[in-house]
Amino acid sequence: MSHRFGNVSVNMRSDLWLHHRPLVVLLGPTAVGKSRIATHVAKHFDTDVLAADSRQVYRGMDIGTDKPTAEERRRVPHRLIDLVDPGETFNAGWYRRVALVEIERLYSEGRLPFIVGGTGLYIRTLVRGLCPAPQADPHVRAGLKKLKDERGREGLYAELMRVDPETAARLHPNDESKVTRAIEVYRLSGRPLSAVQAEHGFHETPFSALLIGLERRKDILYRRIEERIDWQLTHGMVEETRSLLGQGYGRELGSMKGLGYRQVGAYLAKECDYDEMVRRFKRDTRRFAKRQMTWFRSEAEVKWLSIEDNEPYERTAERVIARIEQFVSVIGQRKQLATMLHVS
RNA sequence: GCCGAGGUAGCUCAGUUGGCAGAGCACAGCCCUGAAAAGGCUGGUGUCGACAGUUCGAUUCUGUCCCUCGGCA
Repeated sequence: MSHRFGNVSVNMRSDLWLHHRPLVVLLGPTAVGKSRIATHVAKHFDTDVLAADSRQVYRGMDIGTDKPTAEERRRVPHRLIDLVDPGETFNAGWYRRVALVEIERLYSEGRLPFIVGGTGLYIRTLVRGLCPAPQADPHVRAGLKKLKDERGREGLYAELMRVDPETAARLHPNDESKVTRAIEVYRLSGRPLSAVQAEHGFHETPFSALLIGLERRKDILYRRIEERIDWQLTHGMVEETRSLLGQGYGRELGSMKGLGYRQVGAYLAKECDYDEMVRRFKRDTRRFAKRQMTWFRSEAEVKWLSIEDNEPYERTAERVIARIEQFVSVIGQRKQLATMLHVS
């Protein structure tokens, strides 16, 4: 596989990686077809798939998160999957930390880090960094929950206006989770989140990143979403949810609020009938895909590849590979030029 | 053919004692720095079935017609 990196020699690779830190990201909305294409691409570059997926990190949530199959994992190692139990907390900060370890490992092996996923924030923490605010703290959150219960959203928002008027101005009073987080940062660090963010500004560029976005016509994507959900429901989605609930993972957990588990959970609690559950599952997933596209469109540097409806996934994979080879080649030429200048 | 009921937003329907047409759902647009498959914000010109009449003014009242769904033939 070493000869695949354009005109970059094997000997240079490790050195090249360390200097230029190339990072390839394959992103796109749910059900666009990332996983299958990614396995193909990763195989080609003899590298691993590093997932950027906030749901596949949970052990035991397999069908509902559309995890890669055993066969796919045998062909290509998939990392950043199955990291925690559904009852444990996981967030963007944790993701970044563990992802960086995997990325460094690949560099040390002279391989190309290849991120694949649809969690926009997680991808951003790699490509542009994360501001050095303190981690989430359960005690502080419990205190803020109490404040909210006693004085409502207005009370919570009033507290934010007191400690961080700038962030308050940016957030809607109803956006409880973000209001809570902003107050939490202030309580833990003594500094308003707005100040920490202003310093950071998402300006870190730790990697030479290539972002490739996969997109499809909206009606086709929506059809694929529905087909996938039908498949999940006939392949154990309900049983998987029942089993998780049976293990004590309640519906209030963040992990259980994910798509599918939330709707099936409501069905199992007899809050709606089966057909209504399916309807909500599909609807909410469509809405999610739409939000993902809104997020990704604002990532200016994404190179979009539009997938035709009847395009075989091998063909798409080839197009992705071509993009990556071009990217690696450009970096290689830059490196060679730098070496020449240095020598002469 | 006759007798009912109905035709208002993509869908289901409400409503206007005649005065700029409104809900739910669906959908669309957007925001996002440790919950991100989460959380939050915003969005309604639609020949009120068609034509005519009454009226200052008709989606609303009257008439005729068309269409849909029941029932009877």
